[in-house]
Amino acid sequence: MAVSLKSIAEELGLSIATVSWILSGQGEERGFSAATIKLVKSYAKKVGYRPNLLARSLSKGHTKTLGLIIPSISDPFYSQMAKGVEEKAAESGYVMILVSSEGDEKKERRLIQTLLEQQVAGLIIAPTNKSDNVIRQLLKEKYPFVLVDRYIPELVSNYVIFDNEDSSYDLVTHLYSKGSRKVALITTDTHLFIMGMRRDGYRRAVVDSGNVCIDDLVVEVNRDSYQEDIISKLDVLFSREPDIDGLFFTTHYLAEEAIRYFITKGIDYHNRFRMASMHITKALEMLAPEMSYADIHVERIGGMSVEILLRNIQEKDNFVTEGVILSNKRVLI
Amino acid sequence: MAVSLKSIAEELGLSIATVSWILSGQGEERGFSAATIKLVKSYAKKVGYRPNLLARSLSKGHTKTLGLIIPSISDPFYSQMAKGVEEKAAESGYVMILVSSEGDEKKERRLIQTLLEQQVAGLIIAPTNKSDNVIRQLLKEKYPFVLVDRYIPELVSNYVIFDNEDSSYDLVTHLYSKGSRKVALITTDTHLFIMGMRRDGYRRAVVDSGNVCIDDLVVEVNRDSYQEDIISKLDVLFSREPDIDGLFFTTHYLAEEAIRYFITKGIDYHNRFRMASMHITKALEMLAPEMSYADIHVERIGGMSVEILLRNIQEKDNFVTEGVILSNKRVLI
DNA sequence: TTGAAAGCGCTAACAT
DNA sequence: ATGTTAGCGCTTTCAA
Repeated sequence: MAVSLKSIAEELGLSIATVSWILSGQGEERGFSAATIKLVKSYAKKVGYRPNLLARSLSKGHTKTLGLIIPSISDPFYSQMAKGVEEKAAESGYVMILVSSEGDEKKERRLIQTLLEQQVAGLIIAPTNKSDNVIRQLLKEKYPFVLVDRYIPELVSNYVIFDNEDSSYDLVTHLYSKGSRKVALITTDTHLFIMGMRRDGYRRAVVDSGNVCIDDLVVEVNRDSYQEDIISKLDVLFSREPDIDGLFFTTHYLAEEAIRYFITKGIDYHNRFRMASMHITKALEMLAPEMSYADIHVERIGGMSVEILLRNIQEKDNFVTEGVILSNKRVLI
Repeated sequence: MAVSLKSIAEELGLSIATVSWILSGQGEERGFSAATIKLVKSYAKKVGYRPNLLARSLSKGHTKTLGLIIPSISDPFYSQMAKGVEEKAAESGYVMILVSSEGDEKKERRLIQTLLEQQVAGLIIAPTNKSDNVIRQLLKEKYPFVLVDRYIPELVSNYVIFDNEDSSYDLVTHLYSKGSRKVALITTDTHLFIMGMRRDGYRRAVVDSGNVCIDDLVVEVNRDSYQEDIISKLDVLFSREPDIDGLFFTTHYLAEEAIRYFITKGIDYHNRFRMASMHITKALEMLAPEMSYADIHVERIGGMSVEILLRNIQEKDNFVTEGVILSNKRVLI
């Protein structure tokens, strides 16, 4: 059997309680003799005592673990977020359990269940489009959690999102101010909520720049087959509106595929368009250094959500629900 | 108070044991009446019973959690690995605790400690260059773990790595067979073990192709400042050996930076060199479709390590130590 | 300055 | 067909 408080106590002829107190740093506080403290501590070290956190948590009624649920672990966006969470959690001695929902509502539901069974102290969730019911449930149980990258308008819960609408507005406005007259929007049908905000920003910018919104200038690419779909969609777009001189991509992979399209078709995109994108990648930096973008600092969103969550956990019952909107850095070129 | 076996037992006027057995699916097996089983199950469902895994684990003496230690969560290489681990773990009802060592030996040591305190059933470690002692310790304690992407020659432990040497050999051989006469090696100083294997593959290929290895053809870029360092190093390389007609990059980001260099300097790399790289990225695919590469399927390494680990955990004491070398797909263009 | 003992929620050997 | 009970390793109240 491994070394435990009990085994140490027996060896040393002390009580378990004594050993427990001393090893959890309450030695002096409780007035144990310097000798005993020394003895216990050094013995524990010698035999390599390692507290059993399961037992501690069971006894104390709470763990030092956080659950993070994201749609996909390998997606750079979410893995950066996970990094932010892990780092901030570690700072406070928490450990992160990471699970992937694959954007599947059923799976998400099961995962939340599992994490609750694991007795995580709180949950951070990057929700799918259909998470509302699970969230409602959590809220009803008063379980501490925070939503990231999305919130649910009808529900009062913690959330951290980016200023999608404003970022988009600024980027598109920038394209017009640099001389563009006809800016198209290339977006996609997933992550409806976020994409909706970005589209709103685009629309507002178009109008504020003295133009009218034309449906023909909006391309909605099907996410599941975006690599093929974007090709036909762009074909249609450019044949219908050949004088487009500006492009706004609501997300990085659309911009990448568009560039791939231009290269394939031999289109001189550097000179034909002014372009802007939410989020940037290495590929884009190299292929289109003239592209303006919003620099989404994904790690921050993770760190911030941990801060809020831990605050909630601390406050226990009477916590304040927080909603924060993180501002992206604009890189206007 | 939350609903527990006890609260259910009291409500139903049964014993805790009865409820425990039935809810853990041993109802019929132990011969409880269909009526009681029905009763307990439906009542548990109604009140939303959720087993406390802490208590279960404490009682059973083992958890259903795995610990994964990687140098960096946001690095696509490791996040893909994490994905492989999480998926495979989930299949067996395990949950993954993910921590980041930042390539820091001290931190790695602390993290392992923490994970052991959390009573993880086993550990998967992507080691830093100086992890040997910690590993030795684990081995001595007979704690189940597997090393990924690296192994320690003197130690008998589980590990999963790629066929770095062979992949490199094939890639470089391919460059020669397509007509290159002078192939340079662009590598870096981190991850010494892996990079060493890749370099060995390069050397063997050079020799087997009837050439001699020249030190001047080997560029070692400093990892911490690789974006700047590679520039001066390449300057030197090309001024000293202007007739280089082949390039082998031991990792993707070096290839990317080299391309950036070529673009900046206006060098027509498409026609001047034959190139090959271990690992590919979207940026490379688009910027240099003519590049040959080894398609490192990182997820597999994660999944495989979980399989081995779970086997070890099952076998308890008399497990077999496994070392597996995963073969990369070569894409020779 | 130290110890005894109850309890956290669950499992499982041993009854009946 | 169901119950009793000890125990997992720790915390913490109450005593001494």
